[in-house]
Amino acid sequence: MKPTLKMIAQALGVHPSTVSRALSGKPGVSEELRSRIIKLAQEMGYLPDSRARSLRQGQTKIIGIVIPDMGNPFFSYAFSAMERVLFPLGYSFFLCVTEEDNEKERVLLEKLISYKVDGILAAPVDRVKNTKLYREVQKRGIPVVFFDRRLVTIDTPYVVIDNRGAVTTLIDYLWKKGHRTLGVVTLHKESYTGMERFEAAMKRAKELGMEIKDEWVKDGMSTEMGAYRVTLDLFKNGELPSALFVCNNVMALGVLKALKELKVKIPEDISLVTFDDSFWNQIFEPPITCVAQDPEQLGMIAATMMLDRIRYPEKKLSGVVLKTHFIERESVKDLSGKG
Amino acid sequence: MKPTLKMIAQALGVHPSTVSRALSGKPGVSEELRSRIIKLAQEMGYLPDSRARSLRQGQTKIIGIVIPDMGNPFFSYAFSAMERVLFPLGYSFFLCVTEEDNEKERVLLEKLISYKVDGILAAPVDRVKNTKLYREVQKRGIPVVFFDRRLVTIDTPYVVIDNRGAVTTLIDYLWKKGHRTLGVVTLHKESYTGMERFEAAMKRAKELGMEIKDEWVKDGMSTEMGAYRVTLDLFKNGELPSALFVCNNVMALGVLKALKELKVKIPEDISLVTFDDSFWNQIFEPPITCVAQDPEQLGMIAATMMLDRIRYPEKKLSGVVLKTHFIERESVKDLSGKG
DNA sequence: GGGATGTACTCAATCGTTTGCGTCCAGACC
DNA sequence: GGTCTGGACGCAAACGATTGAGTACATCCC
Repeated sequence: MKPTLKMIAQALGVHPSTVSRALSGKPGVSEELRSRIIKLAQEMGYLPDSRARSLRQGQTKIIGIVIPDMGNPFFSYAFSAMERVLFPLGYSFFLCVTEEDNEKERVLLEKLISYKVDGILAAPVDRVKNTKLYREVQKRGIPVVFFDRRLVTIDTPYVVIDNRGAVTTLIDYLWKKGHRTLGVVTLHKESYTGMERFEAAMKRAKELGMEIKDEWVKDGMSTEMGAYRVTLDLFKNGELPSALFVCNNVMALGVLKALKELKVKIPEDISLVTFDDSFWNQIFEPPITCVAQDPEQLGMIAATMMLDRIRYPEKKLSGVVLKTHFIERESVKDLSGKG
Repeated sequence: MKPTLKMIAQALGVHPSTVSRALSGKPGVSEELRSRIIKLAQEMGYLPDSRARSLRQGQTKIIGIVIPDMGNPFFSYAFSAMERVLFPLGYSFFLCVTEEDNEKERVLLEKLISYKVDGILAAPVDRVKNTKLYREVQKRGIPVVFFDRRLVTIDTPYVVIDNRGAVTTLIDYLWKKGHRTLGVVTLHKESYTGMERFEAAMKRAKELGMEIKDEWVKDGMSTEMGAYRVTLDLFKNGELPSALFVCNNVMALGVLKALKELKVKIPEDISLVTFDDSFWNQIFEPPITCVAQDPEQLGMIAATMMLDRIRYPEKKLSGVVLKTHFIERESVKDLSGKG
């Protein structure tokens, strides 16, 4: 039924430890017996119990992945890249979706501790809130690498993108095109990325003298539907900005849907720039100007750093900041008159 | 460092078994001692070792999820729905991405066996190939529920959609609109959904007398890029069908990108219908006519069936086939002359 | 023949829980 | 006082693997 070492051992009249050594290629077993053991194990469909093995060996070959949202292809791609690095080395994955909920993140991390994962790759919900929790994880000797988002209070390797630089590029571009008023559809402001992108936009706009009225700043909740709703809201007001900055890819979909329903034309009636370049950005009419980041690169680097952390726990690793690239398309109207 | 039952027990001068009973709310511990134990466990940050516990108790509270592709939001949403059902009951998730690779599926399933998951929710790669493997899983007492795709050779509960019905609806619609020639961008033909959708299209077209030339049938490999490439290919030929049926949502993106680059107008130059309704279908210009399935419903039902299987292993469960609904939008030109 | 060397294998502890059973002791009852 | 009951706790055996230490035996060399 569920073959164990002991069963194989009994069948051959040897000791379980011999079977173990035979199957894991360790010395101390005659070649003749070894091959008989291997053959029988095959026939019986023996697969070792990873729990028992890891209990003894002290490593599970499981990596915990903590992401805020499953619906965002950004995280899917990041995960795929991690998997591409770690799977060939024998790792499996515990997937934890926090849904931007600090409490759920706590429960999930406690599970990861309970199951004794070998490492945690996390895009944490809040930029500070679960500090104690992540410290606890580290105290238990589980390496943590942050990706996309990080806890600013925790000293552990991370790989994020240059959110501020990217946003500054976008705002400067809008400014150059003659835009003097701006609306923003934000992510959860408590998240690292949400905060960085929003603050950078506010800061740069202020420096340039570009106006961002409070009622033009809308919390899109990082989702299609959230962005859709607040965009409809935005257009209920009389006065409107000349351009809109949408803080991620899935919210862009929501905004586009709302604009379509409202029969607002891009870029004639309003200009649009977004963070992230998803496949749909280029096929939408007009194609959307944006700053692109590469989730696969992000995931690959994060996974590699994790391996390093596992293999050389003592080695100090610094954080990595990836540059984005700006992609000019056709969603911004030129108001500068120099066009 | 990593508090165990034994450490708590020693600190209080009691036996580990008493601590275990105290913490898991079992009788046989005085209230006074129990509260002291709980307090100390809290302070020490004790979290039980799930491996050891499950080794003893015979259940891991882990569910294995097997999906072919991470990049497809369909599976993301299905997973989210499953999570919504199972997480509150204390389950965690092992995520396995097969990438349409039978061999990888084998490795992954063996891991799931090794880690002794309590159940497996799978959208298998091939409709027959890993039959032996899935049987092996079942023989080991691990319940399996198929979703979206199934192994036709295995008798276990499944929840799929009515692919044939949906495709027939689409083809009939095209026929009614006067289309007499059709191209198809297919999924992996060996997968359950790939086979069902393709065969249904061929069958219905034949019944109606609609022409599908071999060179109009292109394998899109279930991905954006695959569909993008074969669409470019398609248009290298002289003769073209009047309509195109794209077998899933992400391939639709690839097709749209190719058509855009080729400056082929929809529906003027070619008509388009797709399987799946993703967010972008409605905001694209023109919005895309399609058959929609609800991945969340699919995931929810599959997860619920899994719970049933776990709780009542003897109970016979039958398969579930979900109906799709047809959404008429503006991507099909009316050639019927009846306007 | 005796001592050294090495090979092939067994023994038993261990990882951290859970849990059936045994023991001890206090209190109740006749 | 003796017996019975039951609560509170300890003991030890599991679960299924791994692994250091120990044993038995053949071989080799002088």
